[in-house]
Amino acid sequence: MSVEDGIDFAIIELFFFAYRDFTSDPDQILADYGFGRAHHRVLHFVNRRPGLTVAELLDVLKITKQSLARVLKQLIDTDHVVQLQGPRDRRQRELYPTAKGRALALALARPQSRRIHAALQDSGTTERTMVERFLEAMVNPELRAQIDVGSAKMSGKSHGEH
Amino acid sequence: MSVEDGIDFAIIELFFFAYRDFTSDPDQILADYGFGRAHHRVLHFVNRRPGLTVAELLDVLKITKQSLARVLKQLIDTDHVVQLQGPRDRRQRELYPTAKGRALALALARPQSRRIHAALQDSGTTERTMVERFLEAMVNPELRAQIDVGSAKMSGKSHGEH
DNA sequence: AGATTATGTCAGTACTATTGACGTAATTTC
DNA sequence: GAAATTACGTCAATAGTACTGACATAATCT
Repeated sequence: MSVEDGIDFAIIELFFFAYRDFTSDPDQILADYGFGRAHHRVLHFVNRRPGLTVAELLDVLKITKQSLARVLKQLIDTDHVVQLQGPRDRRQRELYPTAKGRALALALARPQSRRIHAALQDSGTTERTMVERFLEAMVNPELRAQIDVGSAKMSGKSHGEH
Repeated sequence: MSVEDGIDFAIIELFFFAYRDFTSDPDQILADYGFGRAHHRVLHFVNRRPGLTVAELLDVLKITKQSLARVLKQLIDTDHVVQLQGPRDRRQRELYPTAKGRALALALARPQSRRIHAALQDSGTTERTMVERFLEAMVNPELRAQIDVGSAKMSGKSHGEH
């Protein structure tokens, strides 16, 4: 069962290797832009949840605003992201991807999606669902609300297309 | 299907959240020792593959020796890891965990294992196998040899107990 | 003997993250 | 309407992890 001392070393190790290789694909592309992983994460979430505010982004990424500042500034300066004043609360800055930003987000996601697809290629819907369920169950319960797994949960949130 | 533009954003995002929370448990413990994630990874592999050489460790972690140096030195100075001159090749340094090192490695692995167990608790052997297969398939094919999934592949390697 | 290998180390740099402090504008509260 | 709070931005200092390049030493191989 590959369990020693009651510890599941096998999956611990697999998770490490899997995530490392999973992130290596976009890393190569990012290097061409002088960007790092932090830029990727910001761009990903801005693209996924267009119109989210700075505070919401900080909450999702679980980093400080000082950490976000540099990265977000670079994405704005390079015309990948734009900030719009919040309509309800003018203190807020709603973040949106530009066409250029969407294109980069897509380019970064493509190899990752290909890798996932390849890993699931011989599997049916069952395995895909199981993997999704497993990954979701690995997330801290309090934070599961942050996740938009599919269109079902999406509708509950207020930041849709805009 | 939560797939837009043919991109599997759902699993991409789940993988990010899952890995973030997965690493957060040991991070808290490591902070008490003044260690970081790099120390965890080194200690993990030294504990898992006692007697591995510096070169093998570098190959598994995919980092440079300069990056390893600081971390490994600290683990040796704090009596978590010992180096023994290689028996066949005296240039090599075989790395072994001390009792203290094994204890820490175990303490770090415990919450991760608990999390995995909880995520799989309602599942049978099938789901566990599927998750393992998925994670393994996410790893670059060339690198799968590095992984000891279970006792089956373990026996093929030369570094067992010592 | 000379080349190669395994490891260690010094120096400089980059990226991502942190804490703490302060400023400004907008909203909320009393 | 004045005061407190909130959302965001920014400056400064620090830490952890990684990189490239260069050089040194000892051991092994050719």
